[in-house]
Order: sequence, then C-alpha cells, then structure tokens
Amino acid sequence: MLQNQTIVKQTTVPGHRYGSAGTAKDQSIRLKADETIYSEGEHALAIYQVEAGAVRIYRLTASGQRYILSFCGKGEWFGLETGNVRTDFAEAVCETCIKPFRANQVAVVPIDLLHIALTNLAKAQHKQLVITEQSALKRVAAFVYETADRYPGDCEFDMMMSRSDIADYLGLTVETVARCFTKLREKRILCLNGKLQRIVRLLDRDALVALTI
Amino acid sequence: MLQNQTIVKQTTVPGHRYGSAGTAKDQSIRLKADETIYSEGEHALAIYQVEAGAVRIYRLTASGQRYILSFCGKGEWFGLETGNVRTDFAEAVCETCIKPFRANQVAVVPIDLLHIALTNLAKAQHKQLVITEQSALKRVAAFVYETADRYPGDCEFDMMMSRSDIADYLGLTVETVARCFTKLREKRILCLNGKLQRIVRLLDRDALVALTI
DNA sequence: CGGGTGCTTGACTAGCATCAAATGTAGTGG
DNA sequence: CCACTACATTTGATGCTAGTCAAGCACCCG
Repeated sequence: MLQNQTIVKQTTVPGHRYGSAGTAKDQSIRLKADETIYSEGEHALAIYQVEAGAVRIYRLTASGQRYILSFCGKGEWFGLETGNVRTDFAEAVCETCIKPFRANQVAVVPIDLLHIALTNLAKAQHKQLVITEQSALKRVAAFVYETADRYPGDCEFDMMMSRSDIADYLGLTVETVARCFTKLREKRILCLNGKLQRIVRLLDRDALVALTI
Repeated sequence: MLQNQTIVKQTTVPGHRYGSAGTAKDQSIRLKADETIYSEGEHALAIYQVEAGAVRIYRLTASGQRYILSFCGKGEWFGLETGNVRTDFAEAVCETCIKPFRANQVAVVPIDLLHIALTNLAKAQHKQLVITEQSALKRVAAFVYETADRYPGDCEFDMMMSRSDIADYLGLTVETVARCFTKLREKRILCLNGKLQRIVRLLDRDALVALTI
C-alpha cells in the first residue's frame, strides 16, 4: 500500500528525476513550474525541504476557490501533517528543487520535527495577522517584504509567483493586487522588471516596512 | 533565573490558587475573567491545557490593535512557542481552569508535543481560510459553528466571548458582528439569550453549516 | 498574422468601517 | 425608590475600499 502510493505520487510528478545517478532513492527532485508534488487525499509519506525555487501549499473549497496557505522558499519545510492523509496540495511555483525525507528515514536522519512544526505554526500565525490587518496595500506590502526577506542583502529579486498566486495567498483579487503594485510604484517604493513584471527592485525599504506595520 | 521568572508570571496571575491543597505545584490554576496567564516578552516556562472555560491568545500591533489568534476551549493546549520567549498574550475569557506543564515535567509526563504543535498548526491554517473567505456573515457563522463544536450534542451553549472578542478574532468590527448575529436571528438559524446575548440556541444547524462552506 | 496568456486600467457596485445614537441592564448613592 | 453612571449590545446613516465586469496592452508562439 505504501509503495503503491509512492508510485501514484510519482506519476503526478512526471518530470522529476532522482539525483544524478537516477537510481538512488530520496535524492533531490527537480520540478518544472506548476508540477504537483502531492494532492489532497493522498497518503502522507514524506516531508520535504526546498533546495531551490518555491512551493505553494493550497486548498480548494467546495466552490473551487483556491486558497494558498503558504509559500515555501529555500530551506523551508513542508508536508508535515497531523494525520497520514494530505489535507492540501503542494505544487512548484517555478523551476524548483526539493528533497524528500520519508517517514522511515526521519527516524534515522536527525530531523527536529517539532521545530519544523513550530516554525510553520509561527508562520501561519503571522499570516493570520497580515490577512486580518485588512487594507489591500498593506497586505501586498507585507507579501513583498516577506519575499524580500528570502533574499537578504539583495535589493532586486524575482518573486516568481503570478499575480493570481499572490491574490489567492492574500485573499484579494488579481485586479486589486495589480493596483497595489501600481501604487507601490507610484510611491517610489519599488519598481518592477521582467516581461511578467515579477522582478522587484526595492527603492525604499523603510517605506515598505512602514506600510507593513 | 527560571524560578525568578516563575514568580514574575505568578504575580501577573494574582487571583490563582494552586489546587485544593494550596501547596502542590503544577496543579490546576483557577482564573477569573480577563486574568492574564502570560504576556509577550516573558520567558516561556510551561505549556497549558484548558480544563474548563476558555482562553484567548492574542497579539498587539504597534498601533495598539488587538488580534486574537485563537480561542482555546476544554482539552485544548496552548503556550507552545518556537523560542523560549512569549510572542503573544494569554488571558482567561471567563472563569477558567487550566493545568500547567512545566518544561522539566514535559519530559516526565508523556505529552506528545509534536501532536499538540501539529493540531495547533491545523487550527491556524483552518482559521486562515475562514478569514480569507471574506463575507462577514460567513465568518461569524464559522465562528458559531466552531464554538458549537465544543458542545457536541447541545443545541444551547454559552459563547462566553464578548462581541469585541469575536470582532478581534474574525477581523471585523463590533458593529458588524452585532449585525451578523441579527441576520442569523432573522434567518431563524439561532436565537440569543442571556443578559449579554452570549447564549446561543441553535435552531437550524444545517443552515449554519451551509453558510460556512 | 491570429490567438492565447498574464498584467494593467477604468467604471460601477456591494459590503464593511466609521461615526453617532439608542436600548437594556447592573450598580451606586441620595 | 429613583436619579445617575457605566458598560455591552444594537441600530441607523454615510463614505470608502475592494470586488466585479469590461476592455486594452504586451508578449509569445504556432
């Protein structure tokens, strides 16, 4: 049953290759943009650490609305569940590299599951504040700031997420997110580059921080 | 240092008594309404389980705005932190009884910290969805449903929280919360009793559930 | 060139916040 | 017993914010 599920999961990740040898297990997995890592209802067999790129964790409501619970960047962990069944979906946002740790390996490899759970809890609680602290502009500012935190020292970075990803993450619409980015540009807090306007250059970090408070 | 901090914490809970004997340590603590259990910045020395009543966990923004992260009812755990410093406040909502488990005891008493952390993570994620799924009426309905879940089988129960507690929990204003309760009454989904209108009698559980989806 | 996708902008509307006031209840002091 | 204050809740009127619907632009690819 466990092996069977593993195969099912692998078929949902058609493009991945195991490491360089192609035979070793639990090596890094390479994913193309929007590839599925796991889906709701599947058996939870492993937890994952992001090595490069970004992952979105989301749920679908009965009406088909998507809610992105969190984005995971380099070094962050995801896939830890209360039960042994997935309650959400995980997908690569862009070209991404992740490393799986299967349940039986977790006992061997010294992973502090409690620490991972508590870190994710702290992230979830912080996001509650960001969402509740209404004002679309503040939410988008908080998102940009959070993303910038993953590139310490850099004033230019690629957000990687689409406007619709950001909207589903912040509980806004695509149009509102676009308008907020326009406002941030008008305020000379940042400018956007790249064909999809996803590359941010921070012009006034202090003003950005001021917005997130 | 640890003992010193314990004293500091106890002074912030002036009205509590230790168990029936009055001398044994880590017995149940009785709290009056709005008594503080711990505050932001204190050292985290214990986790707690609610035995009766309810506890609110909240944060304050720089502007003094209060955001209630969660309510903890009977049997639920709170006070587990990533570091050893409190990042939030915990207060009794009403007359409440809690049982502390101090750090050194946790190793002795068989407490599954990981399970507690994961349960709280699941709660926090679920709340993200409730808040993001805008519509004030749906949020209030979800809150009532969540509270009703703590009294399985009962169709009448005391919410205990004030309208302003509920507002700070759901990211709404007191007025909007009151209007939503009025709508739920007009729809014959519930009626409110008690001098503070905090006692709910569920008339149409199905209609309530339908609203939360 | 045409069609597809993702981002942006504009016009209009619905829903919640805000400000203000009324109601109900309890407690206090004359 | 009644006037007065204090507090929690409710209701009403108004304005602003973000959602909705619609259109336009830039880029890519067949």
